[in-house]
Amino acid sequence: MASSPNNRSRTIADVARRAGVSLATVSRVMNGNPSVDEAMAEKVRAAAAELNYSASPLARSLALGKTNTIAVVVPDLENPSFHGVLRGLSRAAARDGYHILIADSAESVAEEKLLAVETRRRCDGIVLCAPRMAEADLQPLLEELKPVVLINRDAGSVSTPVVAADHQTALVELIDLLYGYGHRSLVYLAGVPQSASNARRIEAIRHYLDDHRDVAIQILPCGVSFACGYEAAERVLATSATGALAFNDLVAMGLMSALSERGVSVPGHISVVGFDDIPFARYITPPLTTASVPGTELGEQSWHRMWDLLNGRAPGHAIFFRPRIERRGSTGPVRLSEAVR
Amino acid sequence: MASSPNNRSRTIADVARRAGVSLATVSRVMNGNPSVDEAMAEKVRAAAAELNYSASPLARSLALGKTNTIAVVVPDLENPSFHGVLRGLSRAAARDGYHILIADSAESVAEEKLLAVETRRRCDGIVLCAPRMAEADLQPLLEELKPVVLINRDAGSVSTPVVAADHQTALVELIDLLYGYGHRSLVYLAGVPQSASNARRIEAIRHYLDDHRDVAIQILPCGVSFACGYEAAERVLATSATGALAFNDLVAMGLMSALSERGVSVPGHISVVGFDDIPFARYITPPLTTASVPGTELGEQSWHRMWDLLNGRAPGHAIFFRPRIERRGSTGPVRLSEAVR
DNA sequence: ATGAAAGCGCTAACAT
DNA sequence: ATGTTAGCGCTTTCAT
Repeated sequence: MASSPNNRSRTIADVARRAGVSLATVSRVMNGNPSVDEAMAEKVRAAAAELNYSASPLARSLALGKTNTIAVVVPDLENPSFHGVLRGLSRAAARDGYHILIADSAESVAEEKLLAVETRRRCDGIVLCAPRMAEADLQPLLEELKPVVLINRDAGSVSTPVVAADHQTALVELIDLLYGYGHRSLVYLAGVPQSASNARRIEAIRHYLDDHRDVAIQILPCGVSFACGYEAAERVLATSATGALAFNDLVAMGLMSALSERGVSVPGHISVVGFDDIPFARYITPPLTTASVPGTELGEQSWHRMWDLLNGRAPGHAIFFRPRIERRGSTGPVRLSEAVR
Repeated sequence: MASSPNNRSRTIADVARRAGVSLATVSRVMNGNPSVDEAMAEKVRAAAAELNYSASPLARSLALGKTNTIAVVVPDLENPSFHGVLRGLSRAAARDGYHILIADSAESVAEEKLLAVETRRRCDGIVLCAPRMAEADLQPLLEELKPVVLINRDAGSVSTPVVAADHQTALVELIDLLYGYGHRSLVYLAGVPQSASNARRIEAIRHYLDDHRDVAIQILPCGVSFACGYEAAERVLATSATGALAFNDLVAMGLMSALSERGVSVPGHISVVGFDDIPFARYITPPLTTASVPGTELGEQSWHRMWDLLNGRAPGHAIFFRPRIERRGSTGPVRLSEAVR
């Protein structure tokens, strides 16, 4: 049952020899070049089949100058926010015969750039998923990485396609939802400071405050993980807020977990909203009110933008998905006793 | 701000020319070969730096016969069970300078083999994460894919390292837990029939039944997703079971969701246990009793096994992680009224 | 229609 | 210590 004695895989030369033709002819046949006599082509195909030959992707890549592979950089492979994106991207790319290289930057802003540049060299293009780096660093990097697609982050230039969720609008809608419940004092548990989507949301908050002088929203530095949300509970309770806006569902769930341990009722004492609508948001207790971001579609569209770029088409317009607000059990009317405190 | 006029990246020849040395010397310097005069080496490094040169991974791969990349095949990128594995694998591999190619087989048993073979050609080795294919198909495939590491599935041969969770033992412990609560009539919501880990668990159930004549465990065909668990609720309720063992946490959560909609109390009316301990298992209501599988460690160990293989070392012994039983709120004593029904 | 040969960018014998 | 050269496996002019 062992494999053939000589384990090295067959080369085009083996096939050529066996079929009694030149390398070029084999190459032509394998690539479906019609300028080959059908009889001879058949001979070549037979030889290839007998030898179980298939061309080395590596050698082809070198000769053709393309790898049929793209890379995607994410801050953390285990963060559920990225799973949908990854799946959508990977399946869409696969349909076009492309492969996916993944790079996990381990949330390290410092390594992100190096990782991207290094990974980029092994493929034809790169998808950056919500990079943490500063705007000033991003610009030159995008130039260097081309073709590149940006997910959930604005590119300064039009030459980089963007596929993103409309965080601002969704956040405003979430605030409105709380406002409708009577909440006037809120906290926002911010993501990492470098995060672009975080910046956009803070901007949205500022605008909201300008338009609603009866509302107060305190910004609390936090993070993107469950643990961050958990640890923020103390500080949230120290405020007079009756509603908390978490950077994402993970943070919201961490917060709710800590609140629950302290016997603080949600939404009785405080309402909590998340962001993303990760698969389990609806199954926790109480089910999490959140803004549903279509991760799989983000991934698919990212591929389509990349595909356009790879085929020399002009970068398409930025695509924004409007998240859908999922009103669930973690939000409710402000209690009178709370409202007046 | 545009990049250099000629956008093609620099080659070793550019550096050689600039430094006034031969290609070989540049290659030696770039690879840290000590047999180069320090002064000349410095000149080369300077030239390389000025040209912002770095070697083409593609060309190196072809010349060296290795890509510094391994692939991992998973049935579904969005299934949380695999996230820990992916992260552990990817980070561990990165520490050794290796890259990860991911392939999502979209749960298709038919495509799995082809996908693996095709992907394998682009890298140095492959990690198969719980392949669904039949044992008979797996054997020849493993031979063809070498080097290969198998996660959560036994290889027939010793030449393929295995890194897995000990599903049998854990399942028995879960059953014991329910038994201790007085449950005697159970259902097992089975995974896909082809699944090896499913087969092992059914085996474990048979043994358990042999040893405990007072227990009945009915096996219900189900699947691996939330939706499968959800749809199984009806059938579960149609049995007289007071406890349900789900193939994984997703299935358990789907089941619990459907039960909750029907007003069936967990664990009051029926106890439910999952498997894997995905991050949110503890945050649903009631928190899910489950067997905690250390995904990240599975991933890390898979890399270590692969690393050994890549370095010509003999395949290490199979590694089994004993899952830890997490007793949470979804399990409880059988109600007297239920016990006698 | 087919073949010979020159790349693709790099490494590693083999000279010197 | 350095340079020359022949690969790695494939594609693609350019001849014929």
